[in-house]
Amino acid sequence: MAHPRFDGLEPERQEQILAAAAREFAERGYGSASVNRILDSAGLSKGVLYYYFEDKEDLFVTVVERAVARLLEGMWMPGGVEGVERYLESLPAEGYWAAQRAMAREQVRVMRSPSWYAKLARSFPRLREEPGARAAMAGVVDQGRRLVRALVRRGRETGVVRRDIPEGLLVECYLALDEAVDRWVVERLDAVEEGGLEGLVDARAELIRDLLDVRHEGWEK
Amino acid sequence: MAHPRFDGLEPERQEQILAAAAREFAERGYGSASVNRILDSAGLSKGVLYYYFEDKEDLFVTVVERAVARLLEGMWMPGGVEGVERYLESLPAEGYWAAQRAMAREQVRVMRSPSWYAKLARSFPRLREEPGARAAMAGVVDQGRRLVRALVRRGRETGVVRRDIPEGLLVECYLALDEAVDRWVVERLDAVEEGGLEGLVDARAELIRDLLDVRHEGWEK
Amino acid sequence: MAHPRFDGLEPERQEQILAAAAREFAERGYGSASVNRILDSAGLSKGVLYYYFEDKEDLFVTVVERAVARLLEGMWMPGGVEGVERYLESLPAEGYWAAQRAMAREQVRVMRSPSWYAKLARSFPRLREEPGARAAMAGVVDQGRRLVRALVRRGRETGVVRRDIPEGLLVECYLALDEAVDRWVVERLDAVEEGGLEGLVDARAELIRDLLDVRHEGWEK
Amino acid sequence: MAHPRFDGLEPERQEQILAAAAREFAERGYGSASVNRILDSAGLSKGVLYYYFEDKEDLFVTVVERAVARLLEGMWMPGGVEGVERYLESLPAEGYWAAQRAMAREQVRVMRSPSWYAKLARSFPRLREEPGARAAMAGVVDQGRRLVRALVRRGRETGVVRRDIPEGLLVECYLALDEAVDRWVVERLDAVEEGGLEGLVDARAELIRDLLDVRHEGWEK
DNA sequence: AATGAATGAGACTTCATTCAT
DNA sequence: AATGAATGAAGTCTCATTCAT
Repeated sequence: MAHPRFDGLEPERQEQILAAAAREFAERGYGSASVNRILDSAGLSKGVLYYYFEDKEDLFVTVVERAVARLLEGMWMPGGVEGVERYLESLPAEGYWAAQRAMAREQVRVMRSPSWYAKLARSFPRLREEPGARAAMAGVVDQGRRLVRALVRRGRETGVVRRDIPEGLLVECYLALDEAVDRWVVERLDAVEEGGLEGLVDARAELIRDLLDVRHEGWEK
Repeated sequence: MAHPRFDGLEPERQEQILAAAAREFAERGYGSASVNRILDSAGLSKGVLYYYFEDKEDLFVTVVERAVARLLEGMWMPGGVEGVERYLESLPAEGYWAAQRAMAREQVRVMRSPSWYAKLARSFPRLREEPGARAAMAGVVDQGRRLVRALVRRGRETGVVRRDIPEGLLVECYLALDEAVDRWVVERLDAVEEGGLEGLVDARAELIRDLLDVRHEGWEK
Repeated sequence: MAHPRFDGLEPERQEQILAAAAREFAERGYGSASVNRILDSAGLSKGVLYYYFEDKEDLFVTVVERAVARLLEGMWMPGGVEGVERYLESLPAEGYWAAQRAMAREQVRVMRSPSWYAKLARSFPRLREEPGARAAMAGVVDQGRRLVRALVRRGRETGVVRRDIPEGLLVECYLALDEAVDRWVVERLDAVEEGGLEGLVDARAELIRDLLDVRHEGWEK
Repeated sequence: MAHPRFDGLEPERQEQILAAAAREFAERGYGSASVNRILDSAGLSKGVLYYYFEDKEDLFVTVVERAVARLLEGMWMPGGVEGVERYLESLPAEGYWAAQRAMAREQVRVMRSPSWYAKLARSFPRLREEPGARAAMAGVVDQGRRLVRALVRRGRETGVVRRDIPEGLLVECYLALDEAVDRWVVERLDAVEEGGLEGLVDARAELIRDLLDVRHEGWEK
């Protein structure tokens, strides 16, 4: 949302504000984040924020939106969500799981960065549930969900993904698993020897495949 | 924690306080919850709360602990976490997946209730991540983790659970999947026709099985 | 003041209350002392205090009065202030300074004790200045002042104390010096080797003598 | 300490705040002083104070520091404590007692003023003993002590001050006597006829001399 | 265009005291 | 005779936001 003025600001200044806000929101969540602390830590004057943003929520929305944009750029998906969606919709069966593995690697690579947007993104799951921030997060969450839904749908079209579970549920499970492995990996980033990381990342892709694979339908329960 | 006095209170009064606090914490999280609002909505005077509890955190810890206890009681597991753990450790191979299905049904049945503790429990995932509440939630989270770990370990001992993924990671995936399906189910509780719920619940048990099953090891990737 | 009931209480119980109150008042002063903390630390119920005392101030007055009584008893002056006053009024010239030295020793001996009343007494100078406690302390302060005034007056009658300074001022100086040396001595109590203490105590008597002595009148300024 | 912003404030506003705070602290001590009351009596809004000061203690420290500075300025000692100290260290023997008398006059003259800082200064002895304020007062108390120590030491170097009493003890006695006479004088300020005051002030200098004078060493005890 | 002083509601917590039992 | 649950005013401090400059 952010007042148009904000884009006219010097890029460094913008970055300063976005980074300070992202750090605070990531650490404390939306409700407990303090506008004052953001301003202090960014060395900004009290009024500047309300000159560029409507209010606390507007600042939050802006920071989240820009974080998402940065993440997609970082993953070489400058076409935005729409571009990625189009790509997914034409994924062939034979490359399906390999493509997923590649995407997982990209995602982990970007999320590992010490940038403010990666840090904020790691807090998305928490922020998504916060009352004051839910409205603001809805858009972001839906974007992610849309991508995964496209992925699952395409997998079913090409016959590599199971059909015995409702699509919506499969999507949620995908997201949950994604996030759980992510967190597990992130917590072990430092303890992992060089090269070991790739193994972990692939484990994630495998687990998701093990959940989605059509072959489950042949299992007797 | 809670001052012993609190237990001497009339049960209705206790319930009143716990329910009011649980509602506030569930809706706003820990940091943004207002002690004043809890007081108001429970019809209490400004000071009493501090007569029964050390401070806001103590109230929070108490509410969470009691919620967990109620949930276990509701699932006919009055032996507490230890009792459940012992039960899991002697689960035979042939009944393994059936037992899981039974437990999943119990869990969903309890979580569906409109009680304050069910409502609070549905917020556990969010609360677990909040800075101010993390310490207080650690115990609860660990309890859940311990149970799942026991379950996974027993499955491996009896040869029904895969060994190609680290135990810890498998545990986290279990918890994540559990929660995701839970949320999905809860959001559709009202829209589901009589009897359809059981199908959903079983879907959850199946998904978890589809993640853990040892047969994955035979799959070529 | 204290309600008559208080004296009917078991001595141990009385002591418990007095000691707890004295400790709190000594440490925090009157205004910042907390009735709640006193009750907690004495393990007493909330109501008991207001059953035996009118209010916080009444408790304070009582504790102070009893402390003074204990101190005088401790100095073998069971006749109370009146007894001591009578003794002072008949002090002969030749024994005047020796008597002072003896009294100083007594005083330090008693003030050194770890009892609640000694500890409280060491806080008298501070308490005396506190707005809320001033009225309550007036009596105590006046008692001390009366004794010193009697001492100074007797010294003048017998010709051993200077007359070039107003009596009132001399009394205040006496009290101030007394207290200063006391404090200085108390702070060094632990660091002083066995026997060294007496030297310090005598220094006090000497300093006071050096202030009061009539021989100053012969000094050219 | 005080936030730099405070110094940018209009002098009248600064004065208003300092005076209101000083009055409250002087009357009630540190612990019992109410920030709200200060705010009210200075006509300030609830939040401003925390815009200029870190917290209650910071306000207290600031008020005390500024009071000391004003006092020294009032005594024509704009060089601060260091300036005075240097002056004392070179005091010649023949002018020693006369200098003391002059200083005593200055001090009484300043302390008599109805200004907020004089009023606060008269409460220093009490504030110094208060638990919550002790840390904040330490600096001030030490400044005074340093000056007196320099004075005593110089007196000994030049042979006009007694050596039979430990320096530290002599310093404490000096301070105590100083304060006692001060208080005595202040209480009689109104009752004293024009011109009589000087006599009292000189009495103070004399008493201190009578305590410190080297001639005591010749007295038989 | 941009500041930063100022606001006042509301945060958590402690207080001395009362009163039904 | 004695309790301890309950009160509500007041404590210090932080909040998001406004507005004159």
